[in-house]
Amino acid sequence: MPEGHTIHRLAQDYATRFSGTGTGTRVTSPQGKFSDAAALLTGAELTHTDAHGKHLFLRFRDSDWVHIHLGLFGKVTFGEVAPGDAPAPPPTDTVRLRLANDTAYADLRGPTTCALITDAEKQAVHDRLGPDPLRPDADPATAHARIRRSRTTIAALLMDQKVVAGVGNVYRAEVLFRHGIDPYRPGKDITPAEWDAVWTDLVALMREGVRNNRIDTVRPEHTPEAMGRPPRVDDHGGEVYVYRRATLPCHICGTGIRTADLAARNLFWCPTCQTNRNNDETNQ
DNA sequence: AATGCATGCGCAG
DNA sequence: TGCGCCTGCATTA
Repeated sequence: MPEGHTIHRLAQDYATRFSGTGTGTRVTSPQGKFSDAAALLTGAELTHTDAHGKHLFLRFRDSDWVHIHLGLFGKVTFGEVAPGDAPAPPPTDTVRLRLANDTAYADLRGPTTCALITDAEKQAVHDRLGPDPLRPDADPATAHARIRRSRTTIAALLMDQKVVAGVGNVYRAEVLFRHGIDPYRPGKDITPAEWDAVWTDLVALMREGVRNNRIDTVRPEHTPEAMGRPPRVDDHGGEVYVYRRATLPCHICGTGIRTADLAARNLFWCPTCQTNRNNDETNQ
């Protein structure tokens, strides 16, 4: 369930368990597709981790990077092994990559990318990604420069990793709702003030996402407790305004949340709270 | 048992 | 714009 917050959290979690231990890491690929690289890496120490948008990088030795992209359903599960305890359970045959040491193991399944790359190849990935709200070096002006000269809808631009890195379908829908922005507005009509507010909000929301390892976007006054409404009974965890709430009443105005296909993804929005301040024909 | 769906993305045309 | 790819899970029959 990966948007940027998941990946940054994984970078932290891999580092906590495997780097700075002074011991090598056992690297295997039970599923087989990463076996050759695993053989080259095993016994080496994990020296650094990095994340940019939805891309995760694990460094071994000085410059051997494992580049991981989870795609739509890739997943990492961690397990702890107490010293003197039973060893880590054998991985199932869908595990693309297992890291293991004396205290922990981590299993990666279903990624679209898991590859051994060089510093230069890693740099090439950074170069094709836009600013990531979760990276300290991120420059929101770079993103707005692209947005302001595009006729593409803001909903599509927010999902374009060359424009902003790390925003996925949930943060896209939720941040547009929180700022009352119609998802169909063209990028060129998004004002600098609006973009500033959206970016600042993404930084805060996604940082909280890393902290809690889930996406929560409702303001304190709209939580289930504050409103006396039942909490979300959905599988994915956090409290949200519109994501996957099609036909349900908007938490703020009661209007039925709408959904539509946009670039092969489900878009959700409140037609009342997110008013189109521009032309009305872009809205289907 | 089979089907459908998902917080993604790259590619062909 | 549509298709394929990676996997697990809930839902349907």
